[in-house]
Amino acid sequence: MSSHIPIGRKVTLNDIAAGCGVSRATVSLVLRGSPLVNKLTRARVEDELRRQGYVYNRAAANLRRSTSSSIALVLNDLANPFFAEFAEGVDEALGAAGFVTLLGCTGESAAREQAVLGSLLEHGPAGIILSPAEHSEAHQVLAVVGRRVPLLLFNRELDGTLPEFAHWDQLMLDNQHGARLATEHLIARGHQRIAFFGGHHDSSSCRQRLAGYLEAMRTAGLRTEPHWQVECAPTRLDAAHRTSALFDTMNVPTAAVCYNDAVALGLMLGLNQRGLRPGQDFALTGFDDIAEAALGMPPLTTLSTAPQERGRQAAQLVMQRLQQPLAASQQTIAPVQLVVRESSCPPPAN
Amino acid sequence: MSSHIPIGRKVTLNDIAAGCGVSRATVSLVLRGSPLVNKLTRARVEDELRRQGYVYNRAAANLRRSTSSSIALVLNDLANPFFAEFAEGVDEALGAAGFVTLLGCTGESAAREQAVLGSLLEHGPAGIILSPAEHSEAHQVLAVVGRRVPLLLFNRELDGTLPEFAHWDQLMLDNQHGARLATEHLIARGHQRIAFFGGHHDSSSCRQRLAGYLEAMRTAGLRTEPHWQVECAPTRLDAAHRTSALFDTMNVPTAAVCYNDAVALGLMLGLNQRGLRPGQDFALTGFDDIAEAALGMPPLTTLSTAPQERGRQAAQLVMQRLQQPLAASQQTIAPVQLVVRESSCPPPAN
DNA sequence: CTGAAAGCGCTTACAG
DNA sequence: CTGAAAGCGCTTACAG
Repeated sequence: MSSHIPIGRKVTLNDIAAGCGVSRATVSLVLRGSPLVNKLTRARVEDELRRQGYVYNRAAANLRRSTSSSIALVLNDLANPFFAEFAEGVDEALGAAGFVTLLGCTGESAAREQAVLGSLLEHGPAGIILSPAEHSEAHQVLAVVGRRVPLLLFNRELDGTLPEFAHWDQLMLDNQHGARLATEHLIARGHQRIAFFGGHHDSSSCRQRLAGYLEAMRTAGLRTEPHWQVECAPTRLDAAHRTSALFDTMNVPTAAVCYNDAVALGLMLGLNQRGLRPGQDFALTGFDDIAEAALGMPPLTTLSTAPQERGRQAAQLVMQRLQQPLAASQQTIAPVQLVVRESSCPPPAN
Repeated sequence: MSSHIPIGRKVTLNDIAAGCGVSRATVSLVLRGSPLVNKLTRARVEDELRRQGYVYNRAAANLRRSTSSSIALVLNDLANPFFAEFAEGVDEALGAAGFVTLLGCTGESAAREQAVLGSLLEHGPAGIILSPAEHSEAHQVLAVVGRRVPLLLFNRELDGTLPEFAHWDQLMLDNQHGARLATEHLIARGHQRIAFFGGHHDSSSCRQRLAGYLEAMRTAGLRTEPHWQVECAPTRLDAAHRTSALFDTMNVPTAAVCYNDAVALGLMLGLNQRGLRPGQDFALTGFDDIAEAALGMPPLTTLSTAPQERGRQAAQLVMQRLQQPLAASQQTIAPVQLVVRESSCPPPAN
């Protein structure tokens, strides 16, 4: 077998065609599983493909066919388990459908988001899944993304969304409802002085959760104090630092609805540092149900958002949009579910 | 300004050229910043690019130039913060150098790893960063990846590595040294009965850490019991479940060197469930220094591997390899550093 | 059932 | 300083 495997460059359809005496076109048909080609020809070509170690050049095919086989995934922060699990779900569903994930991280910077989107777009993704950085503005995103490639907004809205952007699909969590459930749960346990802890109020998800909390308090006829609304970055560390804001005044709360699990876990740490036992001396709830929530000490009552499942869902939604580019834009609100664990104890009997 | 912005398809170099009365070649030169083109021509072209909202088609350029601007990143499990932080570091460094990250997750399955590598390769990455799934075999990986595209092995070795694969670069952690440091630290604190907890002994990183533990014990003249070596999946949950294996026999240990932080945090949970206070009744150490380690209760003594920094380093190493495809393969061992926190208490005075 | 030819969007010598 | 032409690796009507 005098082999003619080109070395120093990739093997192409030409090499295969030459290798078994057919035309490029025939090899292409074999690759694409066309029924037109003769069984024996097919077998000969397939042998040759294996023998030369041919690897399909999908970029070339995409260029010719004006198609794309990638989807861009743009996230703030993979170090946040919520996004990491989401990304895993996206990649899983995209991979199963033959798409590849183009990853980009923005680190919560709208400027980096612009740069990342611009760079990913040059690679011609069929669609984009974007979880916007804080302060990311609709017109900026539109300016760089344009209207050609479909975008799915996940988790947060953009600043200054205008009606003309209605063609962007959205996958959001039912933030307000979730926070209301958590608050109602604490109220049912007997708490009256309940704080809303963490997050920045200029993020839409935070505002929605805050609204759910306020709604539940109002409905139950409970007052809320301004100093019970403590803002902080949505990270464990900052939450731990800000814990004192809850206790440095009169009228100390007995419980807190936290913006998310990261913040709740940070608050637990802050409580411990003050000699308070979370789940015994102070009740709290999270949001997201990241893997650590169930394993906290104590386990954290929270709202399950099933981030990995949301990732799969997001992938389905963009792929669906590719089929129907002109259909009306879709706003999906993913349900959330209260998961009661030990952290949401009754108030201490003082 | 009678604009001729093509609608329904992307705008190409042709559109720009036609739009301002120059040739495609000139537009291309402008895009690539060539000094050859006249200032006024350049300005006219740049205006037109903006006006029509041109976006560069990097895939077409790559095809023509036989170059690539993507790197594949193949990981087990983004839900593990160690890998998530690593991925963030990789994407950051690649992005800064103008590469895009092609993501693929294997879920610790060698079969999925094959499929993922195959699919990513069709997109023509310039290089691959692979953290192998358990039981991933060298010859399998070679079969799908071939010798054309450079591969960087991160974190784990492949099964059955042969000398001919020596051309694959490696970035490993100093596992043995790290585990030895942790063990010596516990010994210095006064422990004599020390367990090695978690991980699967058929993963190279686990074997290396185990070796470091055994070395330190032997050097200190301490015995080790077989039942002090407890295997479990490298997850929090499984570690919590396996905790009892440490206590269900005679000669119970007073401390454990854990395979990694996830396992250590799981063990803390298991200890709590048995009424033992980690960091007071039982000492333990982790490995990785993921973000949660410092925020555990108690904070976890561990080995800092700086996963995000490792990610940047991995990106640098592949990009370096692209410059020098023929240079001898490089084995990089990243240093690890003991970070002492409260979890590694002295043994309880009984 | 198979081949010759055109073209996807770009780059790059080569003339002029 | 600018343009005409060839070609990267593939696909797809169109003939035969």
